[in-house]
Amino acid sequence: MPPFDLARPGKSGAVDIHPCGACPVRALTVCAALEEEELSRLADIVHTHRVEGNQTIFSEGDTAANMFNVTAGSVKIYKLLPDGRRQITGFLFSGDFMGLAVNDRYAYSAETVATTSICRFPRRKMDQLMDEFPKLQRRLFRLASNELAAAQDQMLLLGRKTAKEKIASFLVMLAQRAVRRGQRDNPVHVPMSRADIADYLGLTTETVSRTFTQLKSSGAIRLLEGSKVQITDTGKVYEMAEGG
Amino acid sequence: MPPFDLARPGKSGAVDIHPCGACPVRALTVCAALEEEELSRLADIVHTHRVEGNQTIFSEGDTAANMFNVTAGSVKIYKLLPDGRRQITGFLFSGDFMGLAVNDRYAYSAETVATTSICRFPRRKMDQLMDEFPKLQRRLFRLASNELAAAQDQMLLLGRKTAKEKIASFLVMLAQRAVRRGQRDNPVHVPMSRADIADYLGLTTETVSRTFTQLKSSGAIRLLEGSKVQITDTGKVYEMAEGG
DNA sequence: CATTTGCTTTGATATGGATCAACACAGAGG
DNA sequence: CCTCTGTGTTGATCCATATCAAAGCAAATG
Repeated sequence: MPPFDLARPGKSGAVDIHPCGACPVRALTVCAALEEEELSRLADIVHTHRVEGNQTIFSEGDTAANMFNVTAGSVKIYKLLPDGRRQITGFLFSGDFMGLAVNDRYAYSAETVATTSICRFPRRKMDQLMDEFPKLQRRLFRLASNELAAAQDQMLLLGRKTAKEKIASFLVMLAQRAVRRGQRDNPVHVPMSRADIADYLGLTTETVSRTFTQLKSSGAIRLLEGSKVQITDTGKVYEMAEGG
Repeated sequence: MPPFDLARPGKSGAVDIHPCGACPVRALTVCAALEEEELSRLADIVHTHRVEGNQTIFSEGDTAANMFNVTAGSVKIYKLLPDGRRQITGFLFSGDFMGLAVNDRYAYSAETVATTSICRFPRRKMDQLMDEFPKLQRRLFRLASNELAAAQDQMLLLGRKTAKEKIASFLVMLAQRAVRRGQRDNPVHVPMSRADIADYLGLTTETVSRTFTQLKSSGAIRLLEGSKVQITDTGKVYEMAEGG
């Protein structure tokens, strides 16, 4: 499939400039750091895009020309081994930020999960704004710190949790993030495929499927229409997530 | 074992104020961002400590009152599950920075591997300096970005690599970090125990031991005196690390 | 010097999750 | 309506790594 091309947004992604002042996820993200005047400066450099599911936003090793903010939908970021083994290192939802670079290159690839809206900021202009507005810089630092903490949780999961604990943790994570965005946490919306979940949790699709079935049989969850999972025994699921 | 108590350094760790200007690892760390005057301001708030091996520096959940810089030796940072399963999320060496916090709490525990020297900066004063010197803030942001990239590499390792690939990656990582500190990369110094390596790579001590033995038998490495590992077939080891 | 203690290595066996294989199911396209 | 295609589920078997057990070895202790 051809990658979503940000340089020619008219082709596979429609550009529609919308005012940051009315942005529904503003409070959640970098932009929360900014006053009116600063925000308008940010609005000057931003482009918003709408992208279909399973489109590449950027690839590991690309020159990191932009930073992004997800405003709706979801994105997966991942790394590959030469033989194709894949590790998804994170799922992003509205309000989440991505595009941190090392040596001006993206350290991972990013792909949409389903139809997604993103804001794009040219990195060079973003750097200028950071110099001008230390608050912005500080906000980004804090976001990076939080991501780092999340990454460490994920390492604990990957290195030391069982399949059942991994799935439970995954559901809890999705629920908690839904709450943070002001959405309902139960039933949990699980928009990604079994294959994506497997590559996020260090499992295979079969094991993911079987584990969902087990949780269902044990009465901990129920699988609903539209990629929703109802957590019927919250205590049990939360306990499992912590390795109880 | 009683934790190393930073509040009473005379007890288990000796304080010796040394001038940052003469710091041997200055170029490697946060301090590289700073001019003379700024550096002296940093020197005003720093305390240096010498800590024995296997001493706790801080624990997950503690109020994050300080930030630290390792100037010699090595430190492991880790998270625990309630039943004691442990995931080491990183090893730190001279020049490395630690103490990023979320909600003013440390997100992980830190313990020395062997005798280690660290500088301690009170967080509140560090925050003030960051406001005063944007360069410092920017430097910390860049360090956090690098750590995030390293964390993603580690997720790929934990989720998708075999035991042999994990050990090879581990040796390569140690070698590359030694080079960055200006030390020789072969033989590699491996100061940590088999148990620590296991908890870093998501394995058991037995598997770590067996895998070292295999690599030795296959002629890829040789185990030397003093926790040193000679990489005798660099090509093979690097290839293995990438999953070749 | 003998003893204890804490690693590390090695061996035997078990098992959680991978792999291989088949089928079910829903949406898309002809 | 039927076929095709992608995704998910379920079953049978396998294997990489865990677990359980014992022994080797070196540094610390008395």
